[in-house]
Amino acid sequence: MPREYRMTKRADASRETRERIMNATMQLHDEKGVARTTFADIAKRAGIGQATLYRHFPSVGDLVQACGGHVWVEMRPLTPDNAAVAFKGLTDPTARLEKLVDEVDAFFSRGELRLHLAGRDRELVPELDQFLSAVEAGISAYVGEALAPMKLSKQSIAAVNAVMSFPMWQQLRRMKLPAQKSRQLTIRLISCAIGAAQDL
Amino acid sequence: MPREYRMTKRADASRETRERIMNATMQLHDEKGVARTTFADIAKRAGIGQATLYRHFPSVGDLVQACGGHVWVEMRPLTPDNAAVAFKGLTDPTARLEKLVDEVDAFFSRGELRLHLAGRDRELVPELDQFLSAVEAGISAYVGEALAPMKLSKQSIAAVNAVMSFPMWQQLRRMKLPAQKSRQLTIRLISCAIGAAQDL
DNA sequence: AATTTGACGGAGTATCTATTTCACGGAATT
DNA sequence: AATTCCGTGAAATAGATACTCCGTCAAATT
Repeated sequence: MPREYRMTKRADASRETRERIMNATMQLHDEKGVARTTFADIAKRAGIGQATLYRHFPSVGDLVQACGGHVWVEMRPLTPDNAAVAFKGLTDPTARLEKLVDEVDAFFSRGELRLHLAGRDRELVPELDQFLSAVEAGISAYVGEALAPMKLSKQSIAAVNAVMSFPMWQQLRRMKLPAQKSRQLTIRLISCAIGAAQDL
Repeated sequence: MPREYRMTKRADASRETRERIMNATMQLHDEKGVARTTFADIAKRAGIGQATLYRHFPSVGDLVQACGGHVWVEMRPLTPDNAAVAFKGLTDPTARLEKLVDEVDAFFSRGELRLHLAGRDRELVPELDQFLSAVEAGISAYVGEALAPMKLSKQSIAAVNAVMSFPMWQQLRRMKLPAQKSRQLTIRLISCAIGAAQDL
């Protein structure tokens, strides 16, 4: 008969190594990407044995998922449930567009490195793909919400989504425009995209 | 004193295994990406010993470079020296834009899989990066040539380059528009981009 | 025909990677 | 205090991967 075991003090220690693992993991993921980070790497960086690592996270997936939580918080992605409140009170279509661009740009800036690295390995690590799908869903929700009053065609919305995608953002960033000009360019590009896709 | 050795018949055999290696390599690169393809994989697929593989290609770089040549030919990328002739005789700016879109779209379609896979690993394999840089230089040359008569600002040209980038093409492709509509949308998007970036 | 050359591949070695085993020792419980 | 529990990490295992050595044999040369 197993004796009941509540574990108070030890839980703290365990939680602490768990956090050390996750810090080491995120550090390494940022340095060499997710797919190329090994268990041995992580254990060494965290200063623990590999068996300990396995006890806490039996598979890469578990690890990525756990880190995903942290990263999600740090990155503050746009979420569908925030979409509505973000645009509340903005009646002017242009103001909504500006708000959209600012929100998305701020988010991409926050997450630049990790979105880039995650994108590289999303086809190899299912959890990364989930993560990025969630991210994309959030952006899509913002786009939909921003454009809602305009009653646009499906195509127009899809076109705006394409322009507001992370790859496109990266591409525009390579132009190295000052923030204000970059903002303005993006806004114009979106306005254009709407019109361009409306009557196809 | 080394005896001189001209090698006629044997050269053929050697060249044939060399080609078998390159076929196997390109096959595997297409299946699992460049960075995740191993020497053992290639040797097994080519039906040869690993030592033979190393004799022909001492490093991954050599292999990638050699395959790059083949791929380059198969893909028929846009090259700076072809840019001028491609637009020769087209005086109407719109016609030039259409030509640009068609050429780039045809190229991206031809190279879709490999451009995608190469892009994933370009930071890990210097030769891939060179390859893609050359590809991008070609596209950029086409863009420059197409827009040359319009005397646009640097920014406008850069903006068009962003819209004509492979990542953006992939994004637009996800809309699954029929070819004609996709073409039209892209053309409009470019026209927009020009105006949008002109007076920043 | 005898001899030299060099491509070939089997069979290594060394390192890396994933995963498990196990004994230890401190914490939790009785 | 005695006993049970369980997190820990050193070390072992197994398989993958990079890279090399060397004997074989047909081709090339004399």
